[in-house]
Amino acid sequence: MSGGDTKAQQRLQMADIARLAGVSTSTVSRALSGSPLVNQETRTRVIELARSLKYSINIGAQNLRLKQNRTVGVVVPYDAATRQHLSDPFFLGMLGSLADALTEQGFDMLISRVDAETLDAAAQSFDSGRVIGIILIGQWRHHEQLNQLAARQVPIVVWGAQLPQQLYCTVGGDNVAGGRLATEHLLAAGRRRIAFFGDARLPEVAQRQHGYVQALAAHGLEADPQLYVAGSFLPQVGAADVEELLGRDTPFDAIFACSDLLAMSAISALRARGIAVPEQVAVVGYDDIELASYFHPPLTTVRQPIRAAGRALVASLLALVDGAVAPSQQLPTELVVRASAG
Amino acid sequence: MSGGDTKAQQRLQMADIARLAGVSTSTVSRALSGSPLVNQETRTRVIELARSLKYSINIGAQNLRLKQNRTVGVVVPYDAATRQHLSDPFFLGMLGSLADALTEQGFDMLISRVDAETLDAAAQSFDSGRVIGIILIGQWRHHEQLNQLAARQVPIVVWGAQLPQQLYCTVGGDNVAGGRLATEHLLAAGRRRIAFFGDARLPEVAQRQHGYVQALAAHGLEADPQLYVAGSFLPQVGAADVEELLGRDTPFDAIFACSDLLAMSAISALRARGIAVPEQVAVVGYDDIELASYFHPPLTTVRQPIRAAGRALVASLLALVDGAVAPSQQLPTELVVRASAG
DNA sequence: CTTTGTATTGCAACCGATTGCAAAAATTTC
DNA sequence: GAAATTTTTGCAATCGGTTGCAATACAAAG
Repeated sequence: MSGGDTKAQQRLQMADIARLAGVSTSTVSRALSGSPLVNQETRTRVIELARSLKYSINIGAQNLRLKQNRTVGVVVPYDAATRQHLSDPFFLGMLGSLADALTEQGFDMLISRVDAETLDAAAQSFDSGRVIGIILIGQWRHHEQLNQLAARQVPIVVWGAQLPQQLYCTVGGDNVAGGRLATEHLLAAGRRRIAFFGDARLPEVAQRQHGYVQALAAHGLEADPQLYVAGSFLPQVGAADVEELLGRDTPFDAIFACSDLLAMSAISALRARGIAVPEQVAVVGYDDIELASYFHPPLTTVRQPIRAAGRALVASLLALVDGAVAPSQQLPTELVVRASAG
Repeated sequence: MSGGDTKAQQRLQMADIARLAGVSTSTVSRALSGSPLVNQETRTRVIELARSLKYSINIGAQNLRLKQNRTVGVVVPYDAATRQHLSDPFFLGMLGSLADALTEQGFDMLISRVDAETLDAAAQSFDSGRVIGIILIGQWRHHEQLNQLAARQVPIVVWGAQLPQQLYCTVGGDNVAGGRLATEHLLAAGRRRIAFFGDARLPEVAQRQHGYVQALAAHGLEADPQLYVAGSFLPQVGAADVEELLGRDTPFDAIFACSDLLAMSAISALRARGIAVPEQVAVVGYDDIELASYFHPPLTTVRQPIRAAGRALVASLLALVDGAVAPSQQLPTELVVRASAG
């Protein structure tokens, strides 16, 4: 059952073409690869025959013989505890962007989902020669495991934050600057009680929080722990976060949410409570997903350069595969001002 | 450069394990596959050794020898003319759902993007033995090409509408019912001038339009061609569509948009014009993407059962691969009533 | 101590392609 | 027309595994 074995209907192979063309497989191989070693006339005849029969060289066999491979693994860890599925629009958008970037370079993309707790399983597709390297979306809290992979010489590039003592290559947005930009914008709008929504145990979020604290400090303010709410990237957490915050009876006039999804769900919850955005509470999101501009109010947010990210991740990985060093890099982030923050 | 060739640092292979364990590769092979033909003690020794060295069998070679494969191709056609990127949240969500369904069944997922005009290129990964079958997301207007692929015995399952004289297997929502549900809801709310947003050249949209016409007819109404606006699935087309419609000077009190993205962008444009939703114009979307519920007003929409869809697509494909017949199927759709349609 | 049976192991062919090297065919030269 | 080249082709080994079959080791039976 659904084994995936080849059934009786055998696929066409080079020997078949050779027989039909009355030559040896060597000649077919040469003809199809355009070698000058084969007679012009024979070559076109073989190529024509192959085309008309829709024959296509078996890539597996070819890769084995040539010891080559043009497949890149893209791994999206999932949190087994929460059974979270692949649904955050930003991550999905990144997948799309990677697909574009890899296609552009003539590489195939093998997607796998692995339990975030056993991240080294991600390397399996590399160890087994399936892929030449791995792009991991979602650093989570697995810095250690990632370091071990890198130490094992697994070519891996991670979308996430750059951390001290890091052996692996990361590509990420400038989270500190992003956090600062968002916070400064809210401060400039006269807000002073700015809540921070996001799980600071995640490195990227921690850096954004760092920027948030910096911006506050620049205005002589201190971050109030009462205004920190550690939701997660789960959907609907924004709503829960709003409830939590309201329950604390701490006044607040703004929210800096660490993802647009969080921001949107928070705004939705605020509205349900009759709290006006941005009049009573200003909100800034993060990511600038496509739908952010259609939202009401249109979402002010920190843009992550998603297309550049895809290209940068791919470029770094290919460099690593070629044995070069791929320094971690931070892509510039930019504040997109719309209406949700006044 | 960035060729993807294996560099000097050669990977570990079975012969190495054999040498280190002092046995032949036959024994290693048997030990790792848990064959009872090998001595208990030897087996554990070999397995331990392999584990400690993080050796992993080369899947390419194994597949070649065993003539098996556990990779499924997922193809997302793109429109070369518009250079549209992979960005519609619904399609991306489908990708996520497929990733989950395939992982669940122990299959890998190879993503490729192909030009919608040369769809048969999609079969290349099958012809070359790369994948055992193909799941295609986005039927577009390529019924003919898909039929040809199916006639060539390429195992392929398409997310889309079921059409007459169709040789390939489709899995899709019940678009006619979906269109009817949406329209009936608007009619029940007292709307009579219901605009239809969507490119009816696409089979799925045509069927939704069919349901729309049916519902109108049931109320003794006829579809006014002036109320049909054929945008595309491109983002921001919703806004363009609204302008187009307003320019026609035809009164309208509702919009049935063929995707949530379209609906959201249309609502956004209406709001910019000072037109209240749902008071002046009621809007119903399609898909029920995750963000639909956070939107303002929360979007009334027709839900596409995306998780069931992923599972159904995978199940049908595996059936096809096993040589069974996979009848096309329509998944039930359901109206999700929120606030955007009154 | 030989015979028979059973448990382990290794040899070698094969999966579908590529390629160095030698053989065959075609062409040129003398 | 034979020899020397130059083209064109095919043989056979190889990539990293798997497996039928024969060979070996060991234990039990006679």
